[in-house]
Amino acid sequence: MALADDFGAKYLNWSDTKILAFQKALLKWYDLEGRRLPWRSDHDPYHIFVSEIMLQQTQVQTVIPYYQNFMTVFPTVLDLAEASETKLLKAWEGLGYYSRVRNMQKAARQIKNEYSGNWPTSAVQLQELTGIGPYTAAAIASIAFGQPVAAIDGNAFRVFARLLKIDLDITKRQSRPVFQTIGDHLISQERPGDFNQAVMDLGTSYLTAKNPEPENSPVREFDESFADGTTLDYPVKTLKAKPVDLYYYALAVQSPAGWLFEQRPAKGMLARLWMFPLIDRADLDDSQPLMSQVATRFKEETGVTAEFREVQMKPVVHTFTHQKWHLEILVAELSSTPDLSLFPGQWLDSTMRAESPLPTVQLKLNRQLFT
DNA sequence: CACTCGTGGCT
DNA sequence: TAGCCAAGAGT
Repeated sequence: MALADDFGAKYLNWSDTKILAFQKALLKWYDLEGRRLPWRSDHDPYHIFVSEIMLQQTQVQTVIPYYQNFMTVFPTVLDLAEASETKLLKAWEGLGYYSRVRNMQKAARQIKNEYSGNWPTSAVQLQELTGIGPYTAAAIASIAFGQPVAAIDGNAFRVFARLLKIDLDITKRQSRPVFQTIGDHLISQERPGDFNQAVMDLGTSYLTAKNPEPENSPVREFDESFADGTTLDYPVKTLKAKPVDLYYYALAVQSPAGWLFEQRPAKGMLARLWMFPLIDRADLDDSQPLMSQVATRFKEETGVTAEFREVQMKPVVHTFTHQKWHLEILVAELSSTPDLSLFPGQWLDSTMRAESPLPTVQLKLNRQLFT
């Protein structure tokens, strides 16, 4: 059967017989060599959901311990819906892209309130839930509910681009429907979830981005870029911008009650996580004494009077996707504990610090100061 | 649509 | 090392 979509047909002209043979080869390999992973032990939609959100832009070996802990702390979707923000963010601490976990709770509350705790089973309905996009909706629908819809993630883009020599730039939004159409035509009707996971396992084994081994792939006979030695020409993607350098003072202020931490704003980087207050060095005037400018700005923000001094250590450097932070620590010690009613922050002792969700960059600062 | 949003591993 | 990459989604 030819592809109804003309654009997909340009790249996929396999016969039904060939498609079935491809599915058979891929699934045979998956049954023998597929990875055993914690979230593959059953088809519980909540398990699939949590693992898929964690796996967004994140490697499997990073996710495994977070997944295990998350299932202990929030065993069911109702536990997730009812969790406190602190406990929720703490379970995600260090995993990055923190909006994922807040969106996950919104979705859990939608399941609870709009679906009476029962998961919708179609990809279209699943994609209505906050934080669930086309990939994750397809993954849950196929793995948990057996719906034959292709889950197009980075692996699927790379695998299909190489197998079929698809020269579309996968970073362009217009390319997704083409890959979706092709994946939907290739997917096994009998085992759609296993098919999707097999494509991903293939993309992390023989058809990796770097150092692929297409000659050892279980579907090498179906691999059109391997046939002419152009594997590394696919997929086509445009380059990312490099992170911008930003220079901050990180203010480490100690009172008898503990160290001063600021809860970051609800939007933007590291939203609602706790950090030392930062001062952008670009906002300071180099021709004036820096420490007195820092004290003035700190007083304006917090209402607290403090005298800062530099500490002899290398700046803490931390790279995000779009920013590279260079943090120089300034220390101040207070003999009493000022009130913080004007400032979204708290004095945290070591116990409270351990309970508060901190981004990795703050954990680096902690290591400098508290060890 | 282009941009934002983290982190760790690898070369 | 600096850059690239990894089971994306929201705006």
